[in-house]
Amino acid sequence: MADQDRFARALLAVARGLGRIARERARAGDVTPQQAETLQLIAERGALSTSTLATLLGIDPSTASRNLSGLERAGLIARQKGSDDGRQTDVRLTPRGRRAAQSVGNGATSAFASLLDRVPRGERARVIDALELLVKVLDQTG
Amino acid sequence: MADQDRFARALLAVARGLGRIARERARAGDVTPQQAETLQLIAERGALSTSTLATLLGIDPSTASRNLSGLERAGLIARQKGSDDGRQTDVRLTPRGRRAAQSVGNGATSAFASLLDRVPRGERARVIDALELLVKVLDQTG
DNA sequence: GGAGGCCCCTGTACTCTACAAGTCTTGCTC
DNA sequence: GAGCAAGACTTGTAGAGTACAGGGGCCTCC
Repeated sequence: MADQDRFARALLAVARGLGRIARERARAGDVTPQQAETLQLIAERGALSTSTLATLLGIDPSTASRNLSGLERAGLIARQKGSDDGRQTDVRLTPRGRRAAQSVGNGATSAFASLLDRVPRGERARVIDALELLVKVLDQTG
Repeated sequence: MADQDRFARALLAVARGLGRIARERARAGDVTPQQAETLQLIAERGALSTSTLATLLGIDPSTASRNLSGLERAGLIARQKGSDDGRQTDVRLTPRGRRAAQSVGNGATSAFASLLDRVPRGERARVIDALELLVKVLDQTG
């Protein structure tokens, strides 16, 4: 099979598997998958504008706005009119939001740890390196 | 950073990037992401029951049933009462469904090909091997 | 100071999802 | 064979996430 086909099949299967795990975790946890995603992104990048967030997540700005409304209602983020540019909205985590992001991160780490355990010890470094390279490539495309 | 953390972060980022690409493709194409997913799974595995499909996708059987209803309405799959077990439903692709699955597969391959192009030539085999290993691990968990 | 453009939010409609409850089928027990 | 528990599927209901269209506020450049 050509490399392109193997690559595409593998990526589709990975997406499927990761989606499945995300749904399992969502059923168990207290925040929705998209909320978790958004929280973690803000935690990583610090303050963001709505449109920047939308771009990073690959969603429509209107969708990002609505998602943020939910997080704001839950008291996990705070929105404030941008200080330099009044059109923008600065999004920041509240203390509760920071704790939630932390908890989400820990949950993800432990959920994925059992996966890593199944990777033969000698292969782990290679798998992680490959994934990080893939992330870099994915970010370039976005 | 510990391997577990690197692994978790990378997987989350990969999931995010793949989700973004899936949404871009959905906006362009004629079938929804979940329909594409379902079609491809049936194309890979042949005839399936509703609950098997649900398990493979990691979704609730009721959700799988509803998704199949949409595909049936679109004339892409056919449902038939199971011959051995009357409780089950055998799901098969129609000729149109087979063509649609093919087209979805080609679309995915070409969408991902540009990603693979950005991976340095010498790394490609390693990345693909790592992904295939990851798929195996993900399937074990499910 | 006006015009056009950008950022954000809201209205609307659709997909995907899960949980609960109901129907039909099977298989087991008596 | 009758009854009954368990399984597979579907439908009722509710909620999250998504995109496109449109409107209001703010910035920039002329």
